[in-house]
Amino acid sequence: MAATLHDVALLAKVSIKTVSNVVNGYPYIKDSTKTRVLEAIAALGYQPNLTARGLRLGRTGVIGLAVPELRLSYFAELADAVIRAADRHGIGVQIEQTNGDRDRELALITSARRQLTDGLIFSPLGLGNEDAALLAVGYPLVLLGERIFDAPADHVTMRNVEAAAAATRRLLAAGRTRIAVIGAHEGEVYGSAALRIRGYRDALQEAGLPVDPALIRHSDMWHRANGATTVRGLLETGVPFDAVFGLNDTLALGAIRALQAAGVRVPEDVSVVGFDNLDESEYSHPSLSTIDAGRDEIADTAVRLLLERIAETGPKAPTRRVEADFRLVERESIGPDRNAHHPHNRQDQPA
Amino acid sequence: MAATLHDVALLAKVSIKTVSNVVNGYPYIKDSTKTRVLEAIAALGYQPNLTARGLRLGRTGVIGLAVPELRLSYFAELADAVIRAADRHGIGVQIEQTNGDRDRELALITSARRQLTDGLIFSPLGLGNEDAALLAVGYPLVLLGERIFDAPADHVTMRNVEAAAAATRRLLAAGRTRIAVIGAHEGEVYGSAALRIRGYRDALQEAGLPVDPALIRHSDMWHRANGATTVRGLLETGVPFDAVFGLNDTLALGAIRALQAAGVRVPEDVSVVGFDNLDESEYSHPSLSTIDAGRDEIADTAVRLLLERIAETGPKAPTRRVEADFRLVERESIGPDRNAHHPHNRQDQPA
DNA sequence: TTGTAAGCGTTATCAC
DNA sequence: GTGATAACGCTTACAA
Repeated sequence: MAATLHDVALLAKVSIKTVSNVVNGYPYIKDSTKTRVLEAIAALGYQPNLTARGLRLGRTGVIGLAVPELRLSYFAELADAVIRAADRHGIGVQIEQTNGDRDRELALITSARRQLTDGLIFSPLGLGNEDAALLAVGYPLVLLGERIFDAPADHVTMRNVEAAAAATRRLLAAGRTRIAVIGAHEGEVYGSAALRIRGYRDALQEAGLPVDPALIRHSDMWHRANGATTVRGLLETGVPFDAVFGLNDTLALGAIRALQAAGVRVPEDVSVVGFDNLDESEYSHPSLSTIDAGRDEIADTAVRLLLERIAETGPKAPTRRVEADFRLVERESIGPDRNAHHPHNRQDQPA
Repeated sequence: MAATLHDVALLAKVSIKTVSNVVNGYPYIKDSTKTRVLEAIAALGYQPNLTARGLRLGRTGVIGLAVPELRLSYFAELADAVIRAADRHGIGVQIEQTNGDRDRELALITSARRQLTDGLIFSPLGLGNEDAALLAVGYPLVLLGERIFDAPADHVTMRNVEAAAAATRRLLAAGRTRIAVIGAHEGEVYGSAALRIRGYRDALQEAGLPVDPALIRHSDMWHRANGATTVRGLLETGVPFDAVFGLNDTLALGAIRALQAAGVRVPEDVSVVGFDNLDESEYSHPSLSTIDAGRDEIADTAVRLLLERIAETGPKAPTRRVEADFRLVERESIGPDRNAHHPHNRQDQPA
């Protein structure tokens, strides 16, 4: 059906090699033949068969991206950024969803489908640091997130501890001292939850404030419903609090919802801050203060590192680790900064 | 590096064909040879090279999905559902983002990257019905959405008119008579916006109410910010209204935000209803009433139709058109149904 | 029941 | 500058 190099060669009355040379921009071709070939290509609507090229070259021009699930806004926005970055390099992206399930994650990294991609950007959720050795796979791999540190793979991560400390410090600057955290993961040492809580503790200690375990609320899932439920639970305990730090925006948005439903005003009674800077956080009511942990930079970097690995021919460079920059995005939900001498400097004030 | 059929054959002391037979489950193989081959496969960690298989078979086991952008929640949730559906068939999904740009959409359908996929599920936004002929592509194609009707391709769509009429009728049942619509597209005849507005008009006429053009507000983009801006514009005109029908949930959520910021109570002063039933709509404040237009069913059906086309060998079946079912999801933002005799029948009441 | 060999559409090595 | 021709790893007639 589709025209092949062979068909073009026949029509242009040259060899198949010459057509290939033209297609691949080989410089030493007589202008007249080149023109003839180009005409034949146009006439037949020839397009190179990428599968055949992939077989020959050992590269397909497609990378894989494995995330827990796209319905989680963070991963949708991450995938969006990865696809854009890859597209700038002329590379396609095949997406896998793991549901954060360890078995699925394990199956995925050795799946035959990996053969159709030149490398994988992988954001694990079920695997942990103890699984690091399993990630010594035979193809280029870039890890995202905080679940695994010691793997023999490049790693792009965010400054969880520092960013969480910055968020907490800003709550303290708003005059809050009883800051609840929602979304903690029981017994976790690494992982986003644990690291962000470490930053929270750091900031409290730095301010000479105690860390009240009653204010650290668990929630395995980080969906909106969990944020709401967790805050309702907190309200029921009667433990006083004047701020909520949602370990991600989705939790924080759920928290705002539950607070308002309970007649608690945000930020007058309780300040709220999240983490991730989702698109929608700018449009919640009140708009959500949050940490922009560098999602787009992470996507760009992950794609760049992966493509570098794929292009690598000789000895492998040592594995690299990159931390993206973060910034605090101040919006309505946090309340004024009492230490601020220049309130007009505040960012991201919605109209 | 990776083991091939050849390596396995060597180790098992059989021909390459026999190994292939084992791998593909060919039944007539002596048990002893089969065991030997299986052992060799395990010993070498052999995995079939899917690129080579794809070249030989003309099928890659991957389908493409082209959507405007994943950061739009609707498309993230759609992509999630498509990936799940494809995965149930052992098929991978490569995602392309068009940004709703006509040129990108055009480039995409003829891109060489199509060669790497067995077919495409395409949700156009820039192309219109006048481009239908361009969709006579040489590979299996399933269209989504309302932009193109006359294309020579299978088509999975939602019942926009009927669903929008149902939403409008429910607003009327809440005692609303001045129902604003936000998200209209100037001059559009087909397309989701036009169809949903047609449903809106139908319901009003059915109720003997006039259609006030001043209540139909345009917004090309359907982001949250547009919903907010459009409602602010409406408030500024001073035109009275007691309900807002957002042509999608994102617009409706932005609208709620703008109404609240202006001191308008939802649903006491103004009822709001959206369209799409995003995950997050259940957790807004107030929770958003909306239309579930059958997103998951659409994904499942699209994948099924596409795989049927891919499997097609002989003459092509005529193009098919499928409309997914819809349902009205009643939540807080709409206010009570004055006609309802059985209020306890209302669905989806959040806790 | 198993083996041989052709060929899918490329790219790459060499001659010419 | 250009042309044969051999892989890449697989499936599949056709033989044996």
